[in-house]
Amino acid sequence: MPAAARDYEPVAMVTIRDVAKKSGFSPTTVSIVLSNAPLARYIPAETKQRIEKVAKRLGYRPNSFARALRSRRSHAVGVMVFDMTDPYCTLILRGIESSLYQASYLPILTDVHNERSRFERYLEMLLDRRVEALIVLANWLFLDINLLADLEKSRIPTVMIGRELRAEAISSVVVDNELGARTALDHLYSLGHRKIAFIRGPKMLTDSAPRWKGIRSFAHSAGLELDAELIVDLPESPQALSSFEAGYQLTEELLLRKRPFTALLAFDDMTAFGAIRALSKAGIRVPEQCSVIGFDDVGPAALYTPSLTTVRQPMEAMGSMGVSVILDGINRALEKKEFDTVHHKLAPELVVRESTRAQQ
Amino acid sequence: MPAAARDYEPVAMVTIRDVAKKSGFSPTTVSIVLSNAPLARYIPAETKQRIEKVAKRLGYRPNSFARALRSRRSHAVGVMVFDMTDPYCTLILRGIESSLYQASYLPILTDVHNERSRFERYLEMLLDRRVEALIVLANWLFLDINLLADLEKSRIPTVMIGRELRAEAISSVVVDNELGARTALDHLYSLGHRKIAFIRGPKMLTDSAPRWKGIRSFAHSAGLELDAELIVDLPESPQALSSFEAGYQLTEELLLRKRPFTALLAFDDMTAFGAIRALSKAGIRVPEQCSVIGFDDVGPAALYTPSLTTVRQPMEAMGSMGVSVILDGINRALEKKEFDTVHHKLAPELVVRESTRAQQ
DNA sequence: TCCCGAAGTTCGATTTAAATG
DNA sequence: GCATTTAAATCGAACTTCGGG
Repeated sequence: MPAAARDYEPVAMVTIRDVAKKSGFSPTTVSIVLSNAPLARYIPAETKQRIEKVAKRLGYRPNSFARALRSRRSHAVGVMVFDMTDPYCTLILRGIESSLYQASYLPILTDVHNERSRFERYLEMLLDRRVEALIVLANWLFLDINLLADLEKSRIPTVMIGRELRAEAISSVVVDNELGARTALDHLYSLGHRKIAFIRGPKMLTDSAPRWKGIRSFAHSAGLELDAELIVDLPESPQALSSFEAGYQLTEELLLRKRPFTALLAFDDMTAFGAIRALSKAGIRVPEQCSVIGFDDVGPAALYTPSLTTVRQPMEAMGSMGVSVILDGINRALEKKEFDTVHHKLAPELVVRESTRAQQ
Repeated sequence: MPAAARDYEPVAMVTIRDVAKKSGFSPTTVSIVLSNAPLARYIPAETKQRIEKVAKRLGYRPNSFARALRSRRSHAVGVMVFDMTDPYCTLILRGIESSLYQASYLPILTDVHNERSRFERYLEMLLDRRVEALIVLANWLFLDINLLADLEKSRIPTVMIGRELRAEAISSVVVDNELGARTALDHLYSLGHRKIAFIRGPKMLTDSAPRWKGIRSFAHSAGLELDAELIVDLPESPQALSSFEAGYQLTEELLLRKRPFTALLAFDDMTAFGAIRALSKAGIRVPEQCSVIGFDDVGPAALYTPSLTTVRQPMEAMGSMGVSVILDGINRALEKKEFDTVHHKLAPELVVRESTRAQQ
């Protein structure tokens, strides 16, 4: 082989055999020591130290493929996001990442772009890589029964974050939507608002129903009347219109109805941003003339002018919770036990900022 | 249902040997056919078809570990982000993801949280996984010489996105900062603004100097005088203050100086958001009384009220370019050629929205 | 039976060298 | 020599089994 070609060959990888040779022990012993296998109990400290010293000196790094091939463990989990650009994802992703990091797992992140074909291809790629579990971060997507079936077929621990899923054989982590919506309305009500407009979520989103339920239950208990003229719905097809634009248009529509309102409760922060813009366009100042409250507490909410009062989803915690669910699943599976699906519902938190104010 | 059950008969993994047995050929032949190796030339179409049919029927999926172990290729690339929550990352990540997807590579995403220890640990983990290349997305971090040295030591194709890096032995993809800043000032100037305030970037960021250079060069060519009283700098330590908060405080400081200005050019969008809030607090309406322009065009810029005029970095394109750089590097390395470092500078684009307006 | 260490097999695919007609 | 196919070696670590003290 010519010298030039040989030159690139990066510092020939040092294997367990090299360590064995240099230390005078067999590959077996080296393996047992370095991977701290159960049998390592029997090996005297001096042997261990000698082997470890040699390993370090040679810069030995175990080959993860060989290890994975033999042990059937990848120490990787697949993370599927339906749309990276949705700010709803970022903090959840951070929560996932932090927890995986602590557990020494590596995330393989895939962005489905809301396309079925990508979903299928990525799922296949992830399973081919033998990810040990799947974390799916659903935000806007219309969750087709077929997608769920595909996920179930994977036969590995799977958790969905951000979408209620009681019935399915897949674990889930969601915020308590009903409580959150209740809290939001409670906030507006306590500030003295009585004429309140609502932008509801689309029916196809499983979050929509519980949020509306929370609103009705609070209204009922507080004796607040909900005016049908002040209630509008986000469109069913997320593709057609972002919730920002939809919020904008629906608010314009509300204004056209000439039914006065002093506060607006939006389905989520994006919708709220759209609403604020429409109000502002119409010369209505927020919060002086109209309070606006969102849901989620995405990153931009704090940066907005006025900063957005909203119901925070504990996104980092939801990400961490998702990880702990699949970690449990992995451990169960290792012990040959069935891993059963669990459903967690985390409490939201009201974040009062500048976009809401007392009604005189 | 019997039909459905047949769909995934494999509980035990089906290997190349199973396919060989069922098809009546040897594992060697099967491997050659299914991986479409050079030798496949000699294999008659009929044999190929038979093998492929059997493989499909059995649901054969090659074991990626075995393949990677033998071929020494992981088909994965490491992506390091210094702070996921920075909205600057999202679109770049999407660009990276899209391009990797097309090339059938999988990204392993790691979030360094601006911590050195995480950087080091993650770098080690990625190299242990034998990622074939590294894409580093630097945003705010103080790019220590040691980090760069660590990256160079990796000996695999590496590209840094978002940070100028001419001197180093690492490829880079950046926006043309000088041109961008020039364009921003040109915009304000064309609108009739003459008393313009500037919030500059910290010196430690390599972007700061070229941006300021662009501003000075435009000012010089247009005969615009820069008033030192209207120039402030973001703090050097990013940890202490987010650029949003810093933008807020620095704008308050500018206002205290009582030196009138009709426009403000912020170092980036986050700074601009902070500035708008400070102006708004002070009762100064944007853009009626003061125009504000940012830099980057992060996601929230379009959602803001008023929507933010800004200089867009072509972030998806930068991500894609980064991928194409490392893909080239990988191919060079496969051919045992040296891969040399390249430096790309992409053109920014002015995005005129509502936060700027002509000065009467 | 306990302790210490090693030989040999296995994981599943790729690849080299060689065997057929 | 040619087209076609394959046995056997290999990648690097982990595990099973075994032997001697």
